[in-house]
Amino acid sequence: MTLFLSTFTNKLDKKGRVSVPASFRLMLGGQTFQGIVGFRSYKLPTIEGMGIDRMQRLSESVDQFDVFSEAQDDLTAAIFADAQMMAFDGDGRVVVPPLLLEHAKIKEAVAFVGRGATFQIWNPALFEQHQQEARKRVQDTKATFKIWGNHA
Amino acid sequence: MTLFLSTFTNKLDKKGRVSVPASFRLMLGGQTFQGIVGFRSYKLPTIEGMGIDRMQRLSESVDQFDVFSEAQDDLTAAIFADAQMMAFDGDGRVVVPPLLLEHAKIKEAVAFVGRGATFQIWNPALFEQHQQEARKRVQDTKATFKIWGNHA
DNA sequence: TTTTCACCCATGTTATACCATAAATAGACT
DNA sequence: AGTCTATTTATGGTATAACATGGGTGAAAA
Repeated sequence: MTLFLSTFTNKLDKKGRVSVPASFRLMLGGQTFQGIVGFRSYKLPTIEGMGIDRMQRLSESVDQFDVFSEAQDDLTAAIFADAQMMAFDGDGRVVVPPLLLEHAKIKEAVAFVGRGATFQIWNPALFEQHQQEARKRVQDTKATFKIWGNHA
Repeated sequence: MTLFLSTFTNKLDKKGRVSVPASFRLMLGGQTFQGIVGFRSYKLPTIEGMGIDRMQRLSESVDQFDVFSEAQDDLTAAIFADAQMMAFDGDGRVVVPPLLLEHAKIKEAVAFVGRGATFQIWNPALFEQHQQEARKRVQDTKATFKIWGNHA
């Protein structure tokens, strides 16, 4: 089971390292690549993060577009070409490349934000703001949805 | 089977711990994460509570929206980013993080309110009030609904 | 040679696993 | 029916281990 929950804020040290929250690491335990994969969100000033397994599924999902179509080319460029692999060190930390840090405007504090099957990496202040707006939109639109699966 | 029934009121100690009602714990017995998951209701001053299994199904259900869409982003921000995992200690207690306590205006008494597949965590006084209003609305609208499944 | 990066060890803080007590419930035996 | 006992549940406190964070060292790359 892979389920990223909650929001954790950690510090970026001088070497550009940051601890990945222990609970996130636990979720990625069984995967082939011991680390995380991140790429620049094309809608928000944040880094989309996930395990290598979900990147694999994302790759398969892109096949719903015609091969060599413009849509397929654009999507793969934005996602796979842009993606960075960040391996854990012995203590569960990763080095975040400058390209990603700049896009998310991250200076010293780093917020790991759980989003279910994936997570995001934010500048904490920017996320705080985004979070409030999102909650407000959900409230205003009275968003609801049906839950799937067997009624366990 | 997971079915949360009735209302139980317990005390919050100085460390922010509270006993989860035994009958609720029983329902969560078989789940992979031994504890509860809670997030701020975006409609009411209460904490939405459930087991990790239901969160997992919630995550799968949210995938019915396009990935990276605004609707998906808002919902996951309000639910998964906000969620807190609260593990049982050896005696079936959990610590409730300050963020959640503030939202639900909980000081010392904590009401666990069964809602079928999920439950809520209330300030007992506020719940009493909300309960009366809810019952009144049901009376006025004479709400009815159809039951699903085999007639066990 | 210089720089970068992976790996290793040290430390303070905080959370959580553990232990002890008290209250309440249920059961058994008189 | 009443009382005693055993078991479950709730509550309070303490010690230990996990985690985040900082620094250092050697190997590989530029």
